[in-house]
Amino acid sequence: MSLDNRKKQVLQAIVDDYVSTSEPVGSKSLIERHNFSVSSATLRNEMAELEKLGLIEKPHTSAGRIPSDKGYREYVNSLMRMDVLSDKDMEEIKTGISDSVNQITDLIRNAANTLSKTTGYVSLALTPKLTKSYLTQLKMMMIEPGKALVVVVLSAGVVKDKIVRIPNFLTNEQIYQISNEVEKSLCGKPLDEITLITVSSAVKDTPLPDSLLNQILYEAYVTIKQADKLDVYLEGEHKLLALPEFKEMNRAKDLLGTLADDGMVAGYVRELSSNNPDDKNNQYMIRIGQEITLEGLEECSFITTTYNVGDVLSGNIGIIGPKRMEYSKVISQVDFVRKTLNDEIKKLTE
Amino acid sequence: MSLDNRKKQVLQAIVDDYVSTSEPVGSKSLIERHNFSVSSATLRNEMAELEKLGLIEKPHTSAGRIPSDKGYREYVNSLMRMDVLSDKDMEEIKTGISDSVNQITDLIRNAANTLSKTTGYVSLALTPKLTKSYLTQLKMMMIEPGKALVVVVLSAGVVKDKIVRIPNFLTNEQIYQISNEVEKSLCGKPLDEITLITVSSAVKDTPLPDSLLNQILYEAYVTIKQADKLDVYLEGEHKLLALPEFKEMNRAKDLLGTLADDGMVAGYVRELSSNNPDDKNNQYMIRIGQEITLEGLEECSFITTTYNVGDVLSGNIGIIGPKRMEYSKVISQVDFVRKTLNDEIKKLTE
DNA sequence: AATTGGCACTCGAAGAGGTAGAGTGCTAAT
DNA sequence: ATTAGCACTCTACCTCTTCGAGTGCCAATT
Repeated sequence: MSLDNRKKQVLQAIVDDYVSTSEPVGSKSLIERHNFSVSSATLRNEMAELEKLGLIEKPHTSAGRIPSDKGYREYVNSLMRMDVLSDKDMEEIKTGISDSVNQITDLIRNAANTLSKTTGYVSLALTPKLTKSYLTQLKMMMIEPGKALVVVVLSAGVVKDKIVRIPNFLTNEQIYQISNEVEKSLCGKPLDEITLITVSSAVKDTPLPDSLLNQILYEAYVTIKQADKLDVYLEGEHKLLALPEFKEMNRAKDLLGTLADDGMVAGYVRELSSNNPDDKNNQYMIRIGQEITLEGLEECSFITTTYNVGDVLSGNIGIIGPKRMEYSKVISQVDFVRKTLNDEIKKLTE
Repeated sequence: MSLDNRKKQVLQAIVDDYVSTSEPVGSKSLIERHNFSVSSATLRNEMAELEKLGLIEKPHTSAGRIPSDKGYREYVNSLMRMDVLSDKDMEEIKTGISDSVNQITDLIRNAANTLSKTTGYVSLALTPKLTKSYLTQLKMMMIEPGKALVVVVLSAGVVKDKIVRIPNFLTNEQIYQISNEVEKSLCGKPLDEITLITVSSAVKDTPLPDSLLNQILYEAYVTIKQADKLDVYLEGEHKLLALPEFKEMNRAKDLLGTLADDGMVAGYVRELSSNNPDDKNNQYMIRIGQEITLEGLEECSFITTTYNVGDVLSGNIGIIGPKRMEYSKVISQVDFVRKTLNDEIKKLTE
């Protein structure tokens, strides 16, 4: 799409005005606010052409224009200029993320929290998918006769535990031995290569009958696999209710209904990021309006990005806001949150 | 408050009608729906007296009556008759709660989930406060030089872990030794009796300089204390948007804004349950309308109850719905969820 | 004394007009 | 190519009216 210079200016002005007022913008008010050196009639002609190109549209015959999804897309791709965050914003984000942190998940949660606070929109963060991380330790210990604790430590510094039932008569030593053998043979294996069969074959020369052993190993296996579950942090849903686009209750209901299923939203974002055309430079990803295939989010945009944990793992973080949003500002905020999060994770894990 | 028989019937009929229609109920429609053997004029007189008693009120002069908070209270305390859950409901709750469970927290989350689904309202569940539980195991193990994993096991079957930094030169054996000593001296102590001083005094005769030791012990202490944090599960907020009482966006916004701070809601419920006059028989607790001191919840009611983990620990579970709700039905649902949850927790932990 | 029929009155919900204002597209002039 | 001018179009908002469900009170009845 290549527009002549003035058309670009007009489109940009329309998007800017509409974003700040949420009212359709007409030729006259466009003249008033921006200093175009042409008359409103000329702008009307330009606007008619922009409409023909599908970049803007009228809610009804005698109303001003609003950007279409395509218009926003054009704006985002080639019109907007990047925002520079204020020192205050940066400070706020930094302190927000590093506030009372014990584990990586605290950082991620804090990042989501901060992002929702500074943007005023819904924030979304996914913990990294751990299939690529490898097992570094696996310990089983007796808690009381018949119960044992399995602790799994992964390369990313992630720890998962589970209390499992074991046959009553097993001794501490036996458990210890089994645990050692399993650990020895699985250590260093990526999570997605560990199957029930790999676990079982780890223990060949134990004096225990197979049936018992299998029970224990199954539990160990489940514990390992449990580590693979992603957590989702979704915050600030209620903030969307304040926006004029959701003043009709039904829209708001649909929107919040969809967002309530955080697993679904997470799945969508993860899919986006896995086959993502935008993200060549490991930058942000943007989806606008109808580009989003979730129900009730037709008036929204996603801005998401990727953060890293160690060398191989990555998670997603970003926001869901109205498509009528200050893209440049929000993008810089998301970007800065990502940088800060990356730094803090590095600090915490090394 | 002692009402004559007919007044009771009238109040009950008004509550029932208003709950099902959400429209103010007038004398005429009251006659139509229920078979009172008096005329509408008589009912009008009765209603005027009920209004004088503060049990019902008019939204405006020429409208029907709606129950006041006091009216609902009277209804709940002495008018309503208990509901019997259908087999289908019970089945649904049972399978909902015991679905794919690994830990106690899974049960609690499932219970919250199920409760929101069957009631159609917001559900709330708090994990038990663990201050009364005692430490059963504490293990520290080296992950790599400079990093150790601390695992704390509590009596309730709760496990918490944390990766901590340790001085680089510490050996596996040293860590093991410290961990053993701390464990030996803290084992069996309730969480709220463990302070930084108790932790420190546990290790007297180690050949390590105090400053190092203190660092490690501090981390152990933090890990233990971290176990004391409550988790909150709050689900189904968006369902309230469908109710007529929240069709005005501002109310809905206030409501969801308050509910977004789940820590605050949790604190409120916990306080309720700790100095709770209702709960003599360890039954449910009900708060109606203005009795609730949280902003934006004036049109809501809480119905909460207590579930048990082991002998000493207890958590809370319940719902937040409109005060115009089918109390009898919802109470039985909450009660059945509590019973089922108790059973399942017992099954899981013994 | 309690109940009832009747009646005047009240108030909100809902629909019907009417107007103002911000927009548009088109045409003819520059 | 641009612009001034004009007729036209729609919505948002206001007012007015009507309708109906409801009330309170009074006088008659049981």
